[in-house]
Amino acid sequence: MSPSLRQQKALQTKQRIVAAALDLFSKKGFDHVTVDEIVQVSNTSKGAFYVHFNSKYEIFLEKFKEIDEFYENFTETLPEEMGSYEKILLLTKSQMIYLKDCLGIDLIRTVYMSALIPNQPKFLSNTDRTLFKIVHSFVNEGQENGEFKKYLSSQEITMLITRCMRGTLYDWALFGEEFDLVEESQKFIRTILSGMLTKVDN
Amino acid sequence: MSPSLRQQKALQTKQRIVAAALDLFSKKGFDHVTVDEIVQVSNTSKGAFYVHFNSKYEIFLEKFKEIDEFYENFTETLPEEMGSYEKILLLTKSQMIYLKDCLGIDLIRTVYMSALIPNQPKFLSNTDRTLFKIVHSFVNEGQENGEFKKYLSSQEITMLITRCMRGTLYDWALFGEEFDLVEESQKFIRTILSGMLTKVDN
DNA sequence: AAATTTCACAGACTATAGTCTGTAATTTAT
DNA sequence: ATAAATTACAGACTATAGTCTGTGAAATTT
Repeated sequence: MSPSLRQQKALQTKQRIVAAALDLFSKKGFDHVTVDEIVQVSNTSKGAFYVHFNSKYEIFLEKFKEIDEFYENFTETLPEEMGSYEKILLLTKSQMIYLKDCLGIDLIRTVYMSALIPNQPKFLSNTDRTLFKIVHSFVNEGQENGEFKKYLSSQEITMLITRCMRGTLYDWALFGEEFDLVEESQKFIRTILSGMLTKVDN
Repeated sequence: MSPSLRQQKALQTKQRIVAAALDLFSKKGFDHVTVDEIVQVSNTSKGAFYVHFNSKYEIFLEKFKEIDEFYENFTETLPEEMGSYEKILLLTKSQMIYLKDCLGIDLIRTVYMSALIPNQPKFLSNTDRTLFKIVHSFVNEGQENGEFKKYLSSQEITMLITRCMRGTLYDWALFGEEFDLVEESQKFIRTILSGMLTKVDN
């Protein structure tokens, strides 16, 4: 059924909050924006804010969720004949470029920080689920066509690969802009994958 | 010169605070202990607390610093004839067992969280420096005796290995007790190292 | 259509990390 | 020995994330 009048209004309020918050975040940085400020600029209230979001961090996640769209677009534009190794490498590269240019280090830092706060809904694990599925399909493919070894299950390998991504992003958040996200991630993924390949390269 | 009366007193105060805090942390968990509480139990004051520590997180680091002792003890008890690959694997295993049993997930979670707070002194990068040196020496050794490839510099390889450790610890903090820290770290390190070995195993 | 229930929201209130200022004891300078 | 400077500390104060309660309009039930 179509949304009621009340639901429509609620959605508008939520969108006003998100718009105001993201605008303020981009202007002043996440840590220098207060909830009171967001509420004031968006002409709402604390009550409204915490009806729609469970924490100040959660609103930032709104932006982070866009990454799922990126993942879906990515898989569509992928040439079928490409090897699994190449696919994973390209996925990582595109992903990191996207995170760097479209979302930014401030957002990643906040996401990776807030993911460790107890009793917080597991954003990172959730949004990563799409990523997990994609990588998993590549790994499966690679194991079936003999490109990858089978000493670990496809689940385990996928976990290791996504852990490399998280590790790299954590280090980016830790070391800051001086850290070359794209290059470091490629180096890391290449190395871990080469330990999984049946054919020895170099 | 020997510490003045004033410095002695100050040190005693600091130790009282640390003792009270660690005791409370172990009883109630880091997040359920307030600074006011620590100050009250230790018979000190906010003023005293923030003279000795820059934040609530920093006091937790006091405990974390003990890990440097662990690293030093470890290298001493290491048989000289062991291969570099085995050394790194054993270091990782011992380290993870130590972190799990002696420091605990709550501390690691807090350390990894607070390391991402801006303008916070770089604890993690600092305390990791000892670890970095040790791993680096193993890597150098391994590259010189031909055990490891040289497509990356020893610095770069060391960075990747310690990144694996951080990544694993981050995932531990993220997924919680269900995550088998020791096993996962071994799986990860074995895989990344096997991508670096000159001799192919399995 | 009247009564009841629900719920989005407003804004006062609470909890707590961290700051600021004053003070008294100690140390240093004269 | 006296004066001046330093500093460890006490505790009031501030900033801010998050909670709680009341309200009125919309939805639902009778």
